[in-house]
Amino acid sequence: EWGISIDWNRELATHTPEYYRWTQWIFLQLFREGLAYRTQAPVQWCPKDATVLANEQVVDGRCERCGTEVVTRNLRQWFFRTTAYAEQLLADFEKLESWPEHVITMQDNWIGRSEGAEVTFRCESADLKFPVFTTRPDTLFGATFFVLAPEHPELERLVQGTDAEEPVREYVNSVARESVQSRGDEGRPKTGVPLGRTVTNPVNGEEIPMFVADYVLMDYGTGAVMAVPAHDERDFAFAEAFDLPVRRVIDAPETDEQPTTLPFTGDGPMVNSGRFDGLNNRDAYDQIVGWLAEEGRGDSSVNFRLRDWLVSRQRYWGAPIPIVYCDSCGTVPVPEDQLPVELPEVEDYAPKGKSPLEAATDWVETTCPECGGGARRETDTMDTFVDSSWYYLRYLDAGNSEAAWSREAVDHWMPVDQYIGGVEHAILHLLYARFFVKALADMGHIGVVEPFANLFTQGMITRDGAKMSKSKGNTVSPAEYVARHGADAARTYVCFMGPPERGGDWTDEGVEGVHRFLSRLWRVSGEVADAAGSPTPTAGDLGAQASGEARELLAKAHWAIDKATRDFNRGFQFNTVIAAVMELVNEIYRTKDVLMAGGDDRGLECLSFAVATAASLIQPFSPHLAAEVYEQMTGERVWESDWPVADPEMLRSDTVTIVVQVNGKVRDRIEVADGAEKQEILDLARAAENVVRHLEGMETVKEIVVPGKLVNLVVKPA
RNA sequence: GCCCGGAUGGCGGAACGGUAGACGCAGCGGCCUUAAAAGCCGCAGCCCUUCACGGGCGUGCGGGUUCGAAUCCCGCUCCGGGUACCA
Repeated sequence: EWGISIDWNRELATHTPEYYRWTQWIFLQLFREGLAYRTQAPVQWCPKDATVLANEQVVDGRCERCGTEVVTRNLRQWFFRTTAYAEQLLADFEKLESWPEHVITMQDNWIGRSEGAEVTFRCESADLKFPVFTTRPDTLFGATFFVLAPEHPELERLVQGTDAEEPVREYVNSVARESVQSRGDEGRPKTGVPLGRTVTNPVNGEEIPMFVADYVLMDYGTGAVMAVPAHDERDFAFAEAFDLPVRRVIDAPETDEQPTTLPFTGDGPMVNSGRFDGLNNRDAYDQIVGWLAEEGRGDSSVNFRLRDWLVSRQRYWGAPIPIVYCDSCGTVPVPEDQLPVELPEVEDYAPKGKSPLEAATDWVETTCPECGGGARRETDTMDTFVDSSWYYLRYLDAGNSEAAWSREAVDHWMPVDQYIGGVEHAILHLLYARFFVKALADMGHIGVVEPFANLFTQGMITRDGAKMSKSKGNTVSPAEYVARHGADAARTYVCFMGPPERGGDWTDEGVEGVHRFLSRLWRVSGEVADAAGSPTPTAGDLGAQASGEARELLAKAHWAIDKATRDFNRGFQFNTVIAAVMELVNEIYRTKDVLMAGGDDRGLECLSFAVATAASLIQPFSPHLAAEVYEQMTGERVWESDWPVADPEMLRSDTVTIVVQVNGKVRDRIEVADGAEKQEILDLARAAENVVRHLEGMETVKEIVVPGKLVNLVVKPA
């Protein structure tokens, strides 16, 4: 009774073993390819949910699910190597047929590709090399100090047994206690501690002092930066705070009249840079990189902001990671024929800082598939975004118990022609799904590299201007409206609210208005059916025979067909389609009494045709009503009938209204025969009553005639 | 800060260089009715003038291009979204 068609043969639920068996299978494929790996790393931890999170699930330093501020922890976790596909994820945007530009932009920014160079600085006293990534190798001569992230692995070795050991340890600890959010505050004062060591600047042999500071992040680049205070905001702020030298190496361009203040991040001629002095910094960039490469001290390099996807979760719900740890064999994948690794029963599902699965000791303790000795299962589960990263592939072959999908089904159906969802998935689900498809394609399991050819991001339906939520008590239940006004009215209203990408605010009056419109159609259908006696399919060439009101109504019906057809082909702007049908129904009401009373049976046929047309056009939104009305009019089933086609003859009319402007202002309207000569139109235009008034005492400078549309007379005082 | 969007009546929105405000909601008036509901018909951007005809102003602000701009260009304002010590 909702008018929704669903193929229940393809039903799936990602939490069932029948489904997650294949999620685990995919994990094993990724593991085999080195695309799933386990490592110790600083990760984002939500204290409330007591689990780690992926980068994409941290929003403004807070947990995407519960809003709690996340903290950093150093843990051994499983990752998917999304960064292996960074370049391809960017390159394949061009393979997409139609994705909203802003979604592509968001992914583009998230992946964050930057070109630059990797340059190695040496610390002679500790015999260590420190590569840095920089987008500004042209400023190398301006490096006056060197900074490591507090999490940098070599930090300990650098300060051990030195005077700096104690202050550095204290600093690192204090940074570790800070929330990810407060550390990210850009305006906060720069802090750090000197290491009492120096590194050698490879371009000029200069010894520059080393620091540890929290403005350097371990998870971008190499966790170390060369600091060029004259040409970088952050380095400048640090240099000011610690009274470090600032050396300008790029002058203001000659065209700049005002002397630039430091830090200066623009382009200009090089200074204080040895043999590169005088060159434009853009040219120097290439030369310096080339020179470093020759000397073996650096090379051009590309860096991404994108991080690998942390998929371990310390939650109960999720597919268990199909791995066992054996003392003698190490990390062992569960053999595919032993899948699924089913979730064990546990009493306590609550988050507790470690996986709830650990409580199921019988399940944890297992035997190693390789040596048969004692082993322990991995107790973390996978992020549920893993499940949703491939469900569209499972839909193709949902009942398959032999494989995740058959290659045949994938080749037949993929990619998804039209994918619809909210923008909130722009860099979560949509990025993960793209990664999955690329990885699976490279392994030969599927033949497409992009999952979704066309993407449409719909807006949100709000209530009283606010996002619906149970806590606010402003939710709208479709069932309630379906019960009150019917599924037809509820659906038609949603489509009539406005462009779907923008969303809209739900109002009861709006639904009632649409209900009123549908009732009007239904009522007139009954009237026409009574008048006609029996339903009759349209016969003969109505257009050639009808005249007067009947012909006008017929013309309106064909106009509506044309308008609806064009608008449907334009995308998802259903509101204008519905508006066109409303116009047609209004015209039916305007003419119906004359046409039914006239005794002219062509008139009644035209009326019947118009009503049937309205039913056809509204069918996508109101299938039930459309079916009833259409059958009353024609005796046929609307869902078996073809989409109506507008008769081009009926889209033309004998006369057209032409707007007459004088100096661009509308002054009158004239009726002229369709296809009238330009001179004839001009003569009529000049003769129009209100135009005459405005031409008085004027001489014509120019005459613009747009056939079928308007005339513009450009005049000036004579 | 940077990158995207957006701004049109009381409201949701139409109009993708050519009649601004289609269609609908809310509003007002009329008809029908003993009455109400429902329904039907009509009015409706703002201002001036009017019996009427008419006129001026109007698509966030300021410029520009054009015979003609909500629409194209330049410069802003405000709102929404994304992202951010990313080297």
